[in-house]
Amino acid sequence: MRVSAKADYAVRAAVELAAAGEGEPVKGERLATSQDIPLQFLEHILLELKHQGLVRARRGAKGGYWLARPADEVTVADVVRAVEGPIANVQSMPPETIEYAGNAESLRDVWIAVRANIRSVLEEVTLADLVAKEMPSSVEALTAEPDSWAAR
Amino acid sequence: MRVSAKADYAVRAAVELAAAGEGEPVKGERLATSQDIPLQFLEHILLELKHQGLVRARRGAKGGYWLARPADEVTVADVVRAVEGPIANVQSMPPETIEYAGNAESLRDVWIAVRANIRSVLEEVTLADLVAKEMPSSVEALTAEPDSWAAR
DNA sequence: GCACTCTCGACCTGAAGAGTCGAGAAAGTC
DNA sequence: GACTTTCTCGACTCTTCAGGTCGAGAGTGC
Repeated sequence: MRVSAKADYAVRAAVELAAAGEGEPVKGERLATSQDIPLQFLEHILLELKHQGLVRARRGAKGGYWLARPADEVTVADVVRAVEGPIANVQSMPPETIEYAGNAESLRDVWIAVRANIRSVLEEVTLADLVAKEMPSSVEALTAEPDSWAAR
Repeated sequence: MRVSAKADYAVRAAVELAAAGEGEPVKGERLATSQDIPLQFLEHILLELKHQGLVRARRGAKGGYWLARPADEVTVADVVRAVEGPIANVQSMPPETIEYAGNAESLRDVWIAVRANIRSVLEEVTLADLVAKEMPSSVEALTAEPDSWAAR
């Protein structure tokens, strides 16, 4: 139930690329400094994003990275999945494949519901939303609840 | 974004205790075999649950474990928190304490929304619900969606 | 006293998370 | 064509943690 540094970095870098828009490619170093991410580590992450087809890159002078798709067609879920694989696992297995014995049978439904609820946020929010700082209304409704901000 | 073996085991053991009801204490070994959990590992988990006040225990013949509270007053969230600590962290920090720079500012709201949505499931379902195999309607609605079952 | 069962610290092993390093390959510039 | 810039990518480190095992001890009931 935790978001890794890698996933966090990946989304932040992707948002930065989204903000840069269509113009010139953005250099790795600029991404690293503007989001305060270790450069070498970030390069690995960007490479993964490239391999997953989310990002494109060019080397050399005038080189850099840019988004492969328009920012409003890339969701946070896409970015997280690109670097972390499936978004919600139990014991490294997708919840729908797990068989529980006897009394615990319904536990699977709980994990399924949790996963569905995580998806409903991450698959709704796009990089464009983040740049614009305007969340979809379903997400906005959640952050508007004061209770959501309480540590627990 | 993954549930550890420990958390999974803890919930399953707790459900088993809930199913056993008020009568005699349940032995560790019986919990281990009925839910197929390594006994020694399970004992550590039960100890943690005891330290968190969720479970009580007695040693010796006729010894065993039982729930400290009625099964309908213990939620899955309670059990998970007892063994894993806070339920949704980013880079090991609670999301509300994170400061993002510039373009990524709104990312915090996304993590907050995700956490709220996870809670809304785990804090609703009680051990009694699991034993009865009847989920609260809000959770039932989620598992009823075929899309929730799709691997992704 | 004895069998039973929880208590709990010590230990182990492998994998994963979070980086770092350094050589190389493509792209542009002069 | 040399040179610089910037991505590419495998190899390596270092620490932590997940997941589990062992064994001695301490409380309980008979």
